[in-house]
Amino acid sequence: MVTIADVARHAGVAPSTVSYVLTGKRSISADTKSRVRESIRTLGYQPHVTDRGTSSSRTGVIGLVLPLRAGMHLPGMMRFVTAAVTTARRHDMDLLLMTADDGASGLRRAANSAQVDGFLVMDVEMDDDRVPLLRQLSKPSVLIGHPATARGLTCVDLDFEAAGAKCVDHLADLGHRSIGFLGAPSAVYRRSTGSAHRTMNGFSAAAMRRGVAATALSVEDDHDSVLRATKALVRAHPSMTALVVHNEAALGWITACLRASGRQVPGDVAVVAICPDELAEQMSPPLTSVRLPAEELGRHAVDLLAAKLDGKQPPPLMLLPPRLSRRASTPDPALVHRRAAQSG
Amino acid sequence: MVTIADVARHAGVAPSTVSYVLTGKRSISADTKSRVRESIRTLGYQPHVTDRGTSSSRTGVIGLVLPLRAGMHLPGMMRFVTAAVTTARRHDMDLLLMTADDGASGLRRAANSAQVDGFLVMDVEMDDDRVPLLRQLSKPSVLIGHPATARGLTCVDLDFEAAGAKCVDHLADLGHRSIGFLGAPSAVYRRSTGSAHRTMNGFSAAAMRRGVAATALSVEDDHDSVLRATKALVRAHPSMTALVVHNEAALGWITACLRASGRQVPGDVAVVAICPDELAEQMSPPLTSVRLPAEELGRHAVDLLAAKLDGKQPPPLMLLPPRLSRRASTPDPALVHRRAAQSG
DNA sequence: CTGAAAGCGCTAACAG
DNA sequence: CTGTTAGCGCTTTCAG
Repeated sequence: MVTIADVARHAGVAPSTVSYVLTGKRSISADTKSRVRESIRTLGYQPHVTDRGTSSSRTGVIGLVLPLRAGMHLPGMMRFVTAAVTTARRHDMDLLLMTADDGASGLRRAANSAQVDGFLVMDVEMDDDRVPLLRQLSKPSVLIGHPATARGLTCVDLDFEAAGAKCVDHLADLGHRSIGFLGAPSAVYRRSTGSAHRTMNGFSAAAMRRGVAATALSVEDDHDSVLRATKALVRAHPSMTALVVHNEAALGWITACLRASGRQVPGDVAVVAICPDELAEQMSPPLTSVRLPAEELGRHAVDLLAAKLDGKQPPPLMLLPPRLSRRASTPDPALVHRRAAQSG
Repeated sequence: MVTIADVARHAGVAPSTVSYVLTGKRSISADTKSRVRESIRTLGYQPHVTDRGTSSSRTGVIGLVLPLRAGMHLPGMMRFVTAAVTTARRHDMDLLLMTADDGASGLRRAANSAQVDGFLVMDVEMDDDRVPLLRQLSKPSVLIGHPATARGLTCVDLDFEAAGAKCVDHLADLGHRSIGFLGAPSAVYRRSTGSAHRTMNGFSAAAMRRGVAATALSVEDDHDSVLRATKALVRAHPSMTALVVHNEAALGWITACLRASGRQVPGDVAVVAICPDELAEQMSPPLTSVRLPAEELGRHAVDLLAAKLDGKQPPPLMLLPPRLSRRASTPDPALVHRRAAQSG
């Protein structure tokens, strides 16, 4: 193993000089600098990152705290992760995986053991028990998702309120006057999951603003519940012509269940989903959707953390604007009328 | 920050003693041991992992080299990754992510910088250019997938030959005498991807052994190619009653394309896929499949690496036996005949 | 602008 | 069984 001392000897300078060339923490004459660089190259020196004089200095490693709960959207997570590693490498950093079920103790372990310079915490909820700890920790962190109060933290998230609103606006623009909302299982709302609550709030507020009738229902993750929910919705609101779905499990069944309730998609009922793009594309008919921007979140999260590590103070909350991709499930009104005329 | 020296002082022993209590590398009297433990607890000591006396000693970190190529099966990778982190934690280790596009240089960087104790290398191919490097590296590694020659390495992989054979056996047992095989795009075979070649070899050998007619075709990743392939297959082998598909992209289209070629699934043609379970379940009809065991691979890979780090010498190649899950696409012959009779 | 030297927290001989 | 001591590779004072 070639050490900094070997380089120093080879270049005819002191070890500390080599160190300074590496870190750039003090000015070195162009001459010595190039001589040292040369020696580094010819000897094939690689800094022994693990041991940087211990006390000060960074490790170049970011802890990525993954949620391992069941029912996570695996492809979405993987997208986030790969975007995060790629971005981290651009900042000359690496990612250390940590499971969320290590929970608070795992965070503390990693923080104190000086393994990492900071944390990326995925899937943060409204009143996440890791949040108080993160505030105390001396290491900076960036949360994906945001708790009830983001004070003193840095968070990135999709703007779920705007997402809910965007769905309504899209549908209202198409002329729909009565819109339903199928949300997550009630347990998710009880857990006070940020994305679920915020989306529904955004949906309701936008419905008020646009003066359209709105009915929201929480729905469980099984086929029967979805069927019951759609039937109830159709019975209670016969005039309902559009549905916003924020429940990935329900997506696969929704078209069939609506049909079983006497409604065709998109002929009788237009559907907008809030879900990963690929999921929306797989449905038949493909669903208009507001996408969950995994890659952007990963990129921004790492960039924000890197900024913090450089002593900058990014804003506490970065909300990504929702983007809606229009697909077959929300056709133009003219088209719908023609179809309706054809079929009835 | 509370150091080992603080603990030593508090417990009235030498720093080294504390160190030995921690590592268990020499026997300590029960008395001192408990006294030290007590001090550790009350002072809230956490080992400063980053700096373990530099020279010897492990970092407790495993490098996980991910392939970031397009077209990877994201949910499967995520399954592998989560199984790997979980298992790693059981060995008191963490996982450091590395992208494969860092390639050989990335491996070298991580190895020399002493960031990691060893590597997990995903998605290894027959003649992978990282393999020679891995042999040279002083750090141990475990490969997922296996190169042409596994000498001097440790590999875990699904036994793809057995998988191909298992498909044939299942179909032959059901009475099928003429079986087709739809493989990966030809580019994949040219790249000499292990799983593709081995599966096909297993398929062909088993077909010989069972005395059934077999025809294999490579097929590109688009709808048109799949359609052309099925049509060609049906025309050339009108008596073909079963199909093995080892191509994830093709799966979604296969049923429709067979129908377009005048064959119903499973009435006229039974189908077995080699793919992640969840994919097979999503198809309609759900496909009988040999699963890609992401979790098992993750678990075994980490266990093997941990064993190597403990100085053990695991066998160079661990092949997981294929498991076939039967679904609607390979019904009993009796049922098929009844259906065939019904429909024509 | 550069060198010498003193640690950093921990481990591993070396001595009892 | 335990304490003393000498490093590990690198950073960072402190002196030029």
